[in-house]
Amino acid sequence: MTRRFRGESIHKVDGKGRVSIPAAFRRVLEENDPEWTLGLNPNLIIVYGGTKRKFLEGFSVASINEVDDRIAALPRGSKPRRVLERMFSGQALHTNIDETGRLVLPQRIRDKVGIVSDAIFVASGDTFQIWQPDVYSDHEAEIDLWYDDQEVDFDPLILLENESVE
Amino acid sequence: MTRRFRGESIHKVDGKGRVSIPAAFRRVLEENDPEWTLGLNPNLIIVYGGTKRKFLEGFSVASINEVDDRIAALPRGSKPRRVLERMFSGQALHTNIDETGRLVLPQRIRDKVGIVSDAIFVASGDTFQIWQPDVYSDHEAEIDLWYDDQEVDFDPLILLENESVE
DNA sequence: TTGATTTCCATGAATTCCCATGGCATCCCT
DNA sequence: AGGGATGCCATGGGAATTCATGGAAATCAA
Repeated sequence: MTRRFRGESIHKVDGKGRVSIPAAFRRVLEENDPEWTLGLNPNLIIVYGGTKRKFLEGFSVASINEVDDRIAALPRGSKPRRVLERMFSGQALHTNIDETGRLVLPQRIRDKVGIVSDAIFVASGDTFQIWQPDVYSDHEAEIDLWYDDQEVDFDPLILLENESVE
Repeated sequence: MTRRFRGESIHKVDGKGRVSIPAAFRRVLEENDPEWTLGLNPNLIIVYGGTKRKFLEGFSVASINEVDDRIAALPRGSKPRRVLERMFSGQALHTNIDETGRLVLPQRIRDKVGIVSDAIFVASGDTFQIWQPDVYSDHEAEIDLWYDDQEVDFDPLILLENESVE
């Protein structure tokens, strides 16, 4: 995996569902699309499934391939495999960035996560999330609350120490 | 691996059995039909066998070739081979998309899976399924139920972490 | 002939393409 | 340091296409 997404920013969503993708994210999508060459527009996959998820998840081609391969390795017909297949095949959209660096989010998908006129893009490793700003704030507040429960000098990196955190 | 099917959508089925194939699926079928060139209509194979299967399975030419090859590799006359040959040779329909992007599902096949006036197309890796909407909902209800048992911020990808989940 | 299957138009809605503008940040020249 | 000139970025608007569907005419098949 080459570069990862970093940062967060808000963008306008117009009536047709068009949104600019943060320029920095575009560079990552380009680098991770095997078919991309200068002048072309990179592909990306938007996963919108999960009844409880209130955000969309954006994958580069390389990232989604990795996920697909791992799903394919699960036993056919098993529950995990079915859950994942539905999520990453059925409830996903293969699309691409247009000339002006925008992505089009179909009405149905915007409705799913409540996006109307703005959307916030948040980096998350080799994936990024797209939220309706208010919903994201609420979500962040929850995380802050959790932080409040920690010691004053709590170092988040400690979470890397034991692999299985709850 | 070329491109996979992604997404799901509902389409009308008229009295003659005509249904539009999701535009995105058409692109994949075109790419995976070795005989296809711009201006032509891609071929596809509809597998309708399996008494218990409540859906039709659509294959691109490339995908069905791969299945055929694997079946051909099985010992002649063996049970698995006979079963598979029946399913993928006998109970399959080789057809193609028409000018307007539609596919015709013969009456007999529609009856088999209960399709009347609508059909939902669901991507599933390098194959896609066609269901009668209600039947599909029922089938999916099981997954949704399972979802309800998970944490609010449950990330399905965690299913890939430990290979043996039940 | 008669019902079924293909072809061939028709059309409104949705989606994509193309062009345009203002705002910044950067580079360069003097 | 000042002042463009340049170029990418974020957004808008409208034209041009593509989609999804319906219905009629033309072919078939038995």
